[in-house]
Amino acid sequence: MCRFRKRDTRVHGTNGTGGRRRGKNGEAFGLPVNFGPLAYWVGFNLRMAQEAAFQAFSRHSQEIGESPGRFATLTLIGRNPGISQTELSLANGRDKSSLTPVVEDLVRRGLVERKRMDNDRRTYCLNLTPAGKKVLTSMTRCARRHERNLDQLIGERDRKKFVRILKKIAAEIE
Amino acid sequence: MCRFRKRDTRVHGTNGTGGRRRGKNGEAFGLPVNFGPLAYWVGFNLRMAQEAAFQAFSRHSQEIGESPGRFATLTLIGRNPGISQTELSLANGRDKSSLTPVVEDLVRRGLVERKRMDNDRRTYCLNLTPAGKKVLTSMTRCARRHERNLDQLIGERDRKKFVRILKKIAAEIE
DNA sequence: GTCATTTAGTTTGGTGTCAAACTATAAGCT
DNA sequence: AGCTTATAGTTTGACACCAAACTAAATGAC
Repeated sequence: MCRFRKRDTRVHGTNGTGGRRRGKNGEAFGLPVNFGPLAYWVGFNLRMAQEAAFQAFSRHSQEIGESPGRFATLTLIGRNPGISQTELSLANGRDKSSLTPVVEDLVRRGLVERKRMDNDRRTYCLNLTPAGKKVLTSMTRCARRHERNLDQLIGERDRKKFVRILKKIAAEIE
Repeated sequence: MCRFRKRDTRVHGTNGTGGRRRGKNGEAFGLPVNFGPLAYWVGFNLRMAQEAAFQAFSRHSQEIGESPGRFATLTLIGRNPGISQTELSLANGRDKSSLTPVVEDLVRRGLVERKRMDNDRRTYCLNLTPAGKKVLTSMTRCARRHERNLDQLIGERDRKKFVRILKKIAAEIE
């Protein structure tokens, strides 16, 4: 049974079955959450940071109505004209099947053009349209603001090393 | 049109419309993918690293048949007996609605017990059952192996700073 | 040439997630 | 007390993702 009551301000309680003290609004009170080993483990903190950065980017890029995932896709197409969907999905770290609806949408909206290769009718060639380039430019501006925020948080000095470690994890974990 | 052909070994080509050279198996060849600004931006690398670590953890924890998400949940309940679902979802960085099916499953499988609070019939109290504690112990062993891998990659020296930066991003990004 | 194998992309099915609407309890106000 | 507002958790609908099965095209072996 949970014996502890809200508003209980006693410091010691007969709390034999694991109740938690709470503030008057029910939020944690007196007992901050104990993260145990999660507090210093890389995996958990990686997830929390990624989630937070993702949310922040979403808020930023909302003004131009593009999701964060689309940004990497457009950038990669812009930087690698004629890239195939498989190459793209690999570079982007997503399964190729996830890319199908994304590319379809980008094509439908006139940001990307998709052609079959001359000599391999299975493969697509992806390229940005002029409209796609324009959208990418404005997204990039937006992303730069976001990155500047992160820079300020991390500090110019540590950033390089930080990114190097991230890359190492992405590349070398087995 | 995509003019470039497979097996084309010319170094210069009349490649006006953005084709890409390919190897005989269609994989990128000669032209490694250009990541543009993504190469050094924090957000993108954060995502790639997180994804890779997640996959690695999944492979590791497969042997005991628990998904990575469940691990943090069980740890947090174990470390905070009587925690409520809202506190838990907050600490775990997930929406409370995502927690409903997870907790249901853990209860159904006898790993977690869930009781209403005495004095607030809305709130649940979560606690590990003995079986839950046992599973958590074996998951923790498994996660420690995973963490040791990451440690080796990052190096004991940089790890502390690395985690500090991750925490900072999670906490302070606006 | 024919057949087996490989490859590029799509389809399908299942999972995990969020956000918004909802239910029930609780707290605050008069 | 009665009414309003806030809170804990669930439900629902949408979406992103993956993995496996699938289709069409290309390659390789014979």
